[in-house]
Amino acid sequence: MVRTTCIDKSGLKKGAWSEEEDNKLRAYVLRYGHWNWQQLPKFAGLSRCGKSCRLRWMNYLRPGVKRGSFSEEEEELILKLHKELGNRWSAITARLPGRTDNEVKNYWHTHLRKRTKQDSKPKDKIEQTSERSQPMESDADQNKESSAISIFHSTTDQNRSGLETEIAAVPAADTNCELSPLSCGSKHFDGGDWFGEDSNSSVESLPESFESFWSEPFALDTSYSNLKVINYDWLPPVEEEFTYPFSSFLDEDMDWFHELIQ
DNA sequence: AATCGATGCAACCGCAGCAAT
DNA sequence: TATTGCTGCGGTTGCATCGAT
Repeated sequence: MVRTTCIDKSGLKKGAWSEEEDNKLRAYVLRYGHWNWQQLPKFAGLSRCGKSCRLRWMNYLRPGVKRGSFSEEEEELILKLHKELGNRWSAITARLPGRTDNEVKNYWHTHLRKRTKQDSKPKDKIEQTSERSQPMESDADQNKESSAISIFHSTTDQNRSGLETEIAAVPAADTNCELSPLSCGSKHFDGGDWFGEDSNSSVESLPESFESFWSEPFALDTSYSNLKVINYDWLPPVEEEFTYPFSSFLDEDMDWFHELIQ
């Protein structure tokens, strides 16, 4: 099911992630946040490109990511939102706490698209051929979808955000925005439910470190520590595994910092 | 038991948008 | 204003697994 691991021309690994790589990435991001995805793998000791690391983190390692099959409620919500938003998976995913855009997109293509096609056709015309053998959707489907997209894209950014707000008939949950003080810009944070049902959803309930979110750009990323799923026991000691990206600036008179990150 | 097509999903790729310079 | 670098998004691909024959 996964791509076999290989090494490309530039010496970077591609394909399936090993458990060791997962642990390295998880530990690094939890400790330092993702200050720069392009540089991160170098400091985290990973032979991966930044994009690959980002994707792995966003889709699998990020705390709060929900695995497993979709509930009926989730299915209905995806269908409803897809009808309204088209293939804007990130916008759809924002209303599905714990789900990733990749997961929703895959689920749509493998399960729900068939359903919408069946629903929109008379029963005697339900197609028997496989989806795979017909990669392109019918013109009608494509037109329907592209019109929804074009309406959305024809709006200005400001109007678009308003449109998104209006469309959001269910409580917003910005699951794309990881709770990282190093990376989560204000434009993403909406004060909603960050981690779905298992978390407290108010801003007040966020960990103490969140308050210094903006004033301490390089602060230790402890924001995930409010999650039960995180077990810090296996986190490697800082100096053993990682290079802190700004360590060159911190060589002298920075004992306070080294104490902080212990 | 072996083969082969269908399926599901993790991962990759290219592009657009945005911010910094 | 133009350029550059980074991030995020959506489309697509590759491959393991499943199920039918």
